[in-house]
Amino acid sequence: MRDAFHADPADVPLAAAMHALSDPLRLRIVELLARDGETECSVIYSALGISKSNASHHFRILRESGLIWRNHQGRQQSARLRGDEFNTRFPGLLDAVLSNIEPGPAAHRPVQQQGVDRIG
Amino acid sequence: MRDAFHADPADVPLAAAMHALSDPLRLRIVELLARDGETECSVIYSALGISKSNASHHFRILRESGLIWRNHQGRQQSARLRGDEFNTRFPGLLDAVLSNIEPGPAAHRPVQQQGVDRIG
DNA sequence: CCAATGGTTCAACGTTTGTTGTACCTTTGA
DNA sequence: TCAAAGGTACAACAAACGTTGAACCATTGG
Repeated sequence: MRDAFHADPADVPLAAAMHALSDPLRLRIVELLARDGETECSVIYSALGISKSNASHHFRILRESGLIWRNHQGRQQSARLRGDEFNTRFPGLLDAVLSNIEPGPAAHRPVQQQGVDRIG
Repeated sequence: MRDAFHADPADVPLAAAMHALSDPLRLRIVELLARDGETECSVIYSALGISKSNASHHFRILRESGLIWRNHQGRQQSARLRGDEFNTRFPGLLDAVLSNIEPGPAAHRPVQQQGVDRIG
């Protein structure tokens, strides 16, 4: 599998970052990653009940806005929020968004706390 | 002129607010209003070099996301940021966005400071 | 080698978006 | 009363978006 393109958050315009965070599905992905940390992609799209190709599409947008990083071990892939880097580029933005996401249905793991600092 | 629809910020979903703030032109409008306070619409669209109908379109999106308020005195209209109300609905979001807008060309008035508290 | 698994890529689609121009409405000023 | 000014509403269009399904690629396990 070829290495996917990951944008450097430093190169991302604010409007592009806002757009990446303006879709309900992508907000849920970001919320999930913020809560659970690095997560397998299959877990995410089965938790959200969307097709693989649709998930792949949204993952790409999130990668291209510098919001997530994906690495693959074998045929499995996992995603994580690039909290620190995104926060360096847009101070306070991700925290503001995360703390304003209306909580989705039934967390799979106990909710601990919100915020970016925890994510690395 | 009929009264224009203004959304109650309390009714605006996060994704809609993010979308309203994901367009470069709308970001410049918000930036301008945050810097200069209440401003006549004609000033805004001539400052941005866009057509009246296009400006009207973007103003409507900003109204419908609870971001701006428009009032008309005579045949002139002016817009202002609904900073406090938007901030109540989405704490920290507008501040985070404003402090991350890359400064536009040549401010018409001296830049004082950024932030929402000042806007009322 | 073969089949199954986890994701990507592509074409296709319907919808939404941003932009322009024109017609229109309302208020002011002569 | 009439014309001009400030904005809105509408139709039109190209571009982008979200979604789906099918084909494809890479990796693992038998």
